[in-house]
Amino acid sequence: MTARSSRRGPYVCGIDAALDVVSGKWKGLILWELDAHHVRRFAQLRRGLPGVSEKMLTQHLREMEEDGLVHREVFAEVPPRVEYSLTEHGRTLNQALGSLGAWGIERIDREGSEVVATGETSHARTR
Amino acid sequence: MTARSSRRGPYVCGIDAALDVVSGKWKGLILWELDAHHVRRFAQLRRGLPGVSEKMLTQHLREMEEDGLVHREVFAEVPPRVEYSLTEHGRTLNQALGSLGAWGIERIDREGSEVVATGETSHARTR
DNA sequence: GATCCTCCTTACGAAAAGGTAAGTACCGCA
DNA sequence: TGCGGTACTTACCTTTTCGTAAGGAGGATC
Repeated sequence: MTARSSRRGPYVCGIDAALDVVSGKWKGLILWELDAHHVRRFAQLRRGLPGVSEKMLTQHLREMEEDGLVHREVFAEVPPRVEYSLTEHGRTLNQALGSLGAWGIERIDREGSEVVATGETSHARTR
Repeated sequence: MTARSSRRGPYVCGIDAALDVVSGKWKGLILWELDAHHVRRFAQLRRGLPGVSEKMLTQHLREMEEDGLVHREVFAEVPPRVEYSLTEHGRTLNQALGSLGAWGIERIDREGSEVVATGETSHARTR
């Protein structure tokens, strides 16, 4: 049983509610990866998020599933196979994050912050 | 000297960079308040964010000033007067948060989460 | 002379978030 | 027989964030 106590509080406005769902060290990236690849398995996501631990990845995925952002499909095979993809809400959230991402890129350019290379995730940055 | 150690890390993408700047319990609301009122004094902001402590408010305001989102103007008077407003970057960030806010409102409607009444902040929710 | 007002700062502690490492269960491969 | 690959879970610890309470400077008010 993961914590999950303080979230879903009464929200003051929509931004509050949206930030609640995407705040978490890797959630933005998970959204990004799933949007880019449509369907990903656990180990693929893991490789796409350099530095994430298995614990954090499962924890975030579970929370995002609870929040109705990702769809989790388990195949009863051996070895086990689990596929993750975005739900409709996840996709619309990603669209809503589009302009925010553009702002962030401007911010990075503005102050010359480095961007870490991710190896696999070297696809188009603008969207 | 506040902590401020882990932020501004190398970012993986724009969303990462933008979320870094708005994550914090009250930052979204501060942006909202300053956008709605243009100029606010410390105590006014405090009243507009029910439940915030003075410590958190100053801490967040300082971080947002460092991040170039808010402008802080001190008037050499007694009793002291300090006015906060959004910078150009703060305003564009707020615009970028617009679609995210709309998504959040849909989410609130979808699952019937309550919205806490703020008293003063009862102006138009759509923008 | 005590208290209120402003906008903070500091110290302390609790809670939440995140990291590390190990264990689980089943199978294929060598 | 032992190792690797799948997708996790669990326990434990550190780091970060947030909350509470107190103090402070300097003038105005009672």
